[in-house]
Amino acid sequence: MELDLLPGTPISENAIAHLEGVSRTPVREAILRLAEEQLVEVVPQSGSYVGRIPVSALPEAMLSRRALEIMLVRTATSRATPQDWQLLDAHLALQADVASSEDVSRFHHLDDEFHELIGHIAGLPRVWEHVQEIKVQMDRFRRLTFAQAGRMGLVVREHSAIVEEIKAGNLNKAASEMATHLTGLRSYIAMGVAQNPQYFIIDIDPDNLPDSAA
Amino acid sequence: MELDLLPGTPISENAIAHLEGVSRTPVREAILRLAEEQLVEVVPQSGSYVGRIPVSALPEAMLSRRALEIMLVRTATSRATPQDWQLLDAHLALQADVASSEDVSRFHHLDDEFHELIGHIAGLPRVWEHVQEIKVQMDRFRRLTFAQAGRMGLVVREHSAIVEEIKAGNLNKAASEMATHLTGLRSYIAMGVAQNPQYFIIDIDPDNLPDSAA
DNA sequence: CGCTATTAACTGGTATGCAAGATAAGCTGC
DNA sequence: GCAGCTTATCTTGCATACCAGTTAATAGCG
Repeated sequence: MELDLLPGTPISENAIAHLEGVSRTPVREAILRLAEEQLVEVVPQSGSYVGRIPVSALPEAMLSRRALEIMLVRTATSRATPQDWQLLDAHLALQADVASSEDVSRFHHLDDEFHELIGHIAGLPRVWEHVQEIKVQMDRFRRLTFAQAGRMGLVVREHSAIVEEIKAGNLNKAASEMATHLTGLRSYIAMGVAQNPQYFIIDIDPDNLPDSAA
Repeated sequence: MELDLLPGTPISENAIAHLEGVSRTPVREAILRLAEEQLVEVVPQSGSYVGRIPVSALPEAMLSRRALEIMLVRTATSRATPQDWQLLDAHLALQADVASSEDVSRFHHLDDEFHELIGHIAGLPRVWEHVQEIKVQMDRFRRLTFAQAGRMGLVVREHSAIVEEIKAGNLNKAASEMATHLTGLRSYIAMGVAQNPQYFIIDIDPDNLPDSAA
């Protein structure tokens, strides 16, 4: 998930088993779980490899995530109590702190946590769990091709705008701020794939990606 | 998934292995996959059981599904060609046919297929795959407690209304018809749980279910 | 008769060995 | 020097054996 291992890198059940001091069985079970999320590709009688990113998963994940998180932020807005506002503000402060420290990995974790908090406030924590599954390949793509300077500051500002609308109780504006926050990336896909085609499963035309009417 | 085995029924890896004439290993791998979707509960050193339905999954699945399918039907409406309209009409005719034959199981399959077709027309087939994962527990609940007479006819009429709006190219009306189609069930949860509490994991209060602001 | 302690028969978790197929290197024949 | 075949060594998939913990029935004791 964190792209420490590039897509296509061979994975050996035996090697991991020896490294961890266990047998192949639990290693194998773990790899099979990863294979279900397409994080690992298993080729029978040949080998297992760090999964390439299925291009078709990227636009679909973006659209699904946006639809779900808009629903979440609307619900959270209508349910949030002043205590929740406090939690959100405190989290924003933490985000700003880490953003200025330039710790990208830790910031990414906080970013997830912020969205999780909204799901929690909405009273729908399982929905965020699903969003996380959906966005795995998106996150891998981002790590692979996308290291925009000053991005963390922008994210914090967009999060702040969302929190403002939650506190104002304005469902529609909260939703549109979330939509703004979760739009983008799409235009980078074709470029990213063209630069490193070996890291992708090109199951759709990267120059003609599906779009939504939402 | 089809509730042939009621929640709580013990499952024996050994028994299945002998029945199928294979060893425990492949059986075990299958059970672990089912356990990830909470279709099986595995209790270490004790036993495995057909999964009880987590009550918290039901309202969240309904809301997620609705958000995603509204996005799908809007997209499908804006992309559908006259050939797609033909496919939809043909499918509706098939549905009407099976509905009159009272074959509930086959109709349920056709119902899924109709929604899958919309996802396909939208150019977002993976989203439907995710919806299917999300709605597993909802479907189990329906099979367990919900056998409303004349329901199939109603479903066909709602599907027809959706198709009409797709053909008319009216995104908003198509979306609201879909929303209507996917609303409900919520009010039956508390009753279903009260009648057969042993079939559920009561991880939230069934009399105070979360709602959305969508 | 009732309660407790013991034990025997399960369970899933793990380790290991073997089989079948894929792969790549090396050898043979030309 | 090169093409083609052979073979050695990988891989994953499956079968099997064993371990540790849970459970429930049973035997023994008060």
